[in-house]
Amino acid sequence: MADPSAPLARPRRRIRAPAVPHEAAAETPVRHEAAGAGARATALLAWYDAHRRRLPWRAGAGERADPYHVFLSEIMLQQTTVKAVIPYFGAFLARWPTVRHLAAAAQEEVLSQWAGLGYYARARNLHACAKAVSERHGGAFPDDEEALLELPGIGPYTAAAIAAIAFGRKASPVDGNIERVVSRLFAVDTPLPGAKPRIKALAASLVPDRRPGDFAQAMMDLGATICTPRAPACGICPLMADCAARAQGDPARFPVKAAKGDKPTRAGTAFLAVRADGAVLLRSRPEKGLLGGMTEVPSTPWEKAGAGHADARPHAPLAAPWRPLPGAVRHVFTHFALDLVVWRADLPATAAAPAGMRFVVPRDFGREALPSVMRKVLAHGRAT
DNA sequence: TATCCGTGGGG
DNA sequence: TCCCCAAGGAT
Repeated sequence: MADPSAPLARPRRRIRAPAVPHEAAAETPVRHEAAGAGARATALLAWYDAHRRRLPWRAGAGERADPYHVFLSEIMLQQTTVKAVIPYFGAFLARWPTVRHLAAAAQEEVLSQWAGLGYYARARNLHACAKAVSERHGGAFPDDEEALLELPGIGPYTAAAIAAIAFGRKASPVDGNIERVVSRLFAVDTPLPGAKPRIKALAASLVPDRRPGDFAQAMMDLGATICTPRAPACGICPLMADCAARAQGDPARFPVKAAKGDKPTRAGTAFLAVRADGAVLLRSRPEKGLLGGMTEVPSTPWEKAGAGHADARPHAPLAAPWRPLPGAVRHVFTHFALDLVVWRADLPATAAAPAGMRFVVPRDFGREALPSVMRKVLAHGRAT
């Protein structure tokens, strides 16, 4: 595999580009009156005002966004693309218009509404947080970072984002976008994650007193649309004149990252019991851990592939004429790949579910918290 | 500090 | 196909 940090032709000691000599760079899209954080912020905010993306959770120019909307969107956007979030955000807001409505929901409802979006601990924490805000804060989100940080599911990034965007606090959220923008702006050579503290400090040094929320969103928009991971569009970047990475000639080299480990494969057998009326045997996973609290088709444990596979039969949820289906379901999680063989058994409509399990007809799948891997299993067994 | 935790899209 | 990665948090 290619090593992005291959040997360099020349040493790269503090090329911290000078950022702007005296005169303004008249060629650039925006004017740079002087070097320094203030000028960068001014340039970026001007760009933001001209190119601001319209997103469902974003307030109009000059307005302040609803804290609940900011909260809901920020949780959903953790490690998740804007495109994936938009329909979920709308559905949640339609179903639970305020944090109090969300707090009053049952966790299973929240999980099933979240199904497909991934990282399901977020959904459990979202619900827990809504309850905490309703019970401990009278239904109003606290307006400072420190108090926000106390709430479940809200970490350093999200606390700073809500404080800045919803409450106009001078906070400095640092997400993957901002990490990339800052690492390029200052040509940070230290590999991630070790460079995080330095990048956070540099990011904080850029935040202006005025419009800190817009500034944070501008930095993220810049990272999402111009200062992209590959092939950044430096030619139209409002910060081009100040960018050390661009001055070096290879901005895409940043952020430098430590080499990654390799991803193991696990394997298992899923037992798809289908009744004559179409109902499928399902159960809920334990509250914590992988796919915590989500619905699943009963299966063997998912063991590391390679070592001799144990016999699946003893793990079957009930005695039935099980037959293996051809092929397998492959699903790749963040830190391992999973190969699931599916065994199917067709049962009479009168078959009863074992303790702790339930038969669910496909019409009711929408009420189940079915993660993608289980939707694949159902589709593979044509049980949908 | 390092792991664990999903999913879908892009190159 | 494969790898990267996207508005991270909890432990």
